[in-house]
Amino acid sequence: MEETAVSEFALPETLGADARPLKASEALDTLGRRIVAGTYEVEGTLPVEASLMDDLGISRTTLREAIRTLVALGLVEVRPRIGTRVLPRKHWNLLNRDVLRWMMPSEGFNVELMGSIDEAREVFEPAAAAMAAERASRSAITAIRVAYDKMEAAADSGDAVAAIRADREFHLAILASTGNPIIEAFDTAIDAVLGQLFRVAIEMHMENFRNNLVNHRNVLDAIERKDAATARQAMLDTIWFTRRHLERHKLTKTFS
Amino acid sequence: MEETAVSEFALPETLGADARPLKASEALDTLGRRIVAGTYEVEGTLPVEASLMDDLGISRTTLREAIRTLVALGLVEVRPRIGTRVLPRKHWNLLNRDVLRWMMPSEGFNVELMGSIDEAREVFEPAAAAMAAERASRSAITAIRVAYDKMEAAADSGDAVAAIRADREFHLAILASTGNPIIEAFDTAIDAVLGQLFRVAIEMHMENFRNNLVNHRNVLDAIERKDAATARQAMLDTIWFTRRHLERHKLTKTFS
DNA sequence: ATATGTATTTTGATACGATTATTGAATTTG
DNA sequence: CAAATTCAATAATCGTATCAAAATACATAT
Repeated sequence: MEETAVSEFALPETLGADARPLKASEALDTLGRRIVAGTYEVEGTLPVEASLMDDLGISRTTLREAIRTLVALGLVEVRPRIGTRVLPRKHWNLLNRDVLRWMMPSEGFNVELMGSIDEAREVFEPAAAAMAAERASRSAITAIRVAYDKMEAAADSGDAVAAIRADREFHLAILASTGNPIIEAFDTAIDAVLGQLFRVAIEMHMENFRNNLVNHRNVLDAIERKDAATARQAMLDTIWFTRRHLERHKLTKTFS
Repeated sequence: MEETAVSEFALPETLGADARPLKASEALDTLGRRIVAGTYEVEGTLPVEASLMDDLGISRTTLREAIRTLVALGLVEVRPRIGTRVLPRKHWNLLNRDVLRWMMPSEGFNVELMGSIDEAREVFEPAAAAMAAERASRSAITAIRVAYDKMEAAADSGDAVAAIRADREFHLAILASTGNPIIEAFDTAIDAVLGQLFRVAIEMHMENFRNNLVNHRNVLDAIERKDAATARQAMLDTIWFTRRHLERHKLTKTFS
């Protein structure tokens, strides 16, 4: 099964079930990765069904299910007599876990994409923190505090995996406290960023993680006393810190 | 073909091809609408395949393709021996056109959802305007100006359909000018809002549309002279105006 | 130019076997 | 005898193979 230590915490329990009954999700993964990699060029068409069936070693039903998924994710459009056409990037559903995963190279960063995600986080997360300060329920605030406590515990014990996991939980708890489902749709982007941290920056993350703790703490405090403006600014500081960290990392390694 | 006047501009040319020869997309629509309507309760399971095949009058192949799409949209999770389980709202991909459409009642508004979308627009559209001011290409700026000119022309001619269409084009052109694909992914939210305007507020839209023109103009001007701060504020004014408009509308009609 | 035919491709249907995971009974074990 | 374990029956999805039908780009003919 080749379940290495790395893949074990790639995207921890993002969903209730790992949802792995799909044997042919491999086919989906293959096609998705080929598309984002440009193996089938944009505006061009995929091979015909029969050809793909042979290539992937699957039946037509299985293939068509995979393609239906690609359609739902906005990667392709399929029309009779034309075939399956790769849509321009503009239509891709970038807030989908799978699409985001396909776009991240197995080694190194997708620098451009990560930069876009960080920039988007600077837009959404401070606003989310402000919303949370204004109207988070008591239980929602508790969830944030619990996540923060886990961050502190991880900082003390030096457990990098637990640290990133708690970090993710903290940011997702704030998103969930906004009560705005559109804003919450952003959780995928956070998963993508922290999933990358899992892969490439574990060792160097701890020092930055400890230094960034106080910013997270300021967010939590501001939300607890319902101070929206401070929560917004503290979250901005938090993300700026992470961004500087990633940029420093970019200087020390080469990326594809 | 039964292309009534209403459906003609429901979501105008959202994609290159209307691409709706799909007979079984009806089944998808039916299932999707049932799920968001709560016909199948959250955490509960859908009827078994054989039952749904009979119910919808489709074959298993077609049904499974529809369900595969629902999985991709985060509405359901399907596991062997268990069945197809409806996932909690949190997992639904609300930035997908179909999901958003299913959540809008055929009459009236989904007030809560529209409010969330408006709030989200207040977050990302001013930021998008600022990004556009900072780094929009010349051709991108031209696209924005073209859209604005269409808005003025529509205001002069009094063509409400053209007005909303140009309005949509204006906002989408700004999103596209950010160069940030994550931000661009929120174009669906804009479509959702303006799609609703098409349905319920055409007649009263023109006066507000004319009054809001100057705000759009301010956004365009600021982007053209690369004044990010002003562009951000002008866009905020623009959205505030629309929001006030919708809230006033809510007071005059009842919604489900 | 317009209309029509045709080949190609996707679309839809059906039957059958394989896989997966729950359930509960049978068996073993303490 | 009670509790835990093993194991088989079962019910659902998963996957394959093959068929007929519909849609449409393209070439051809009128």
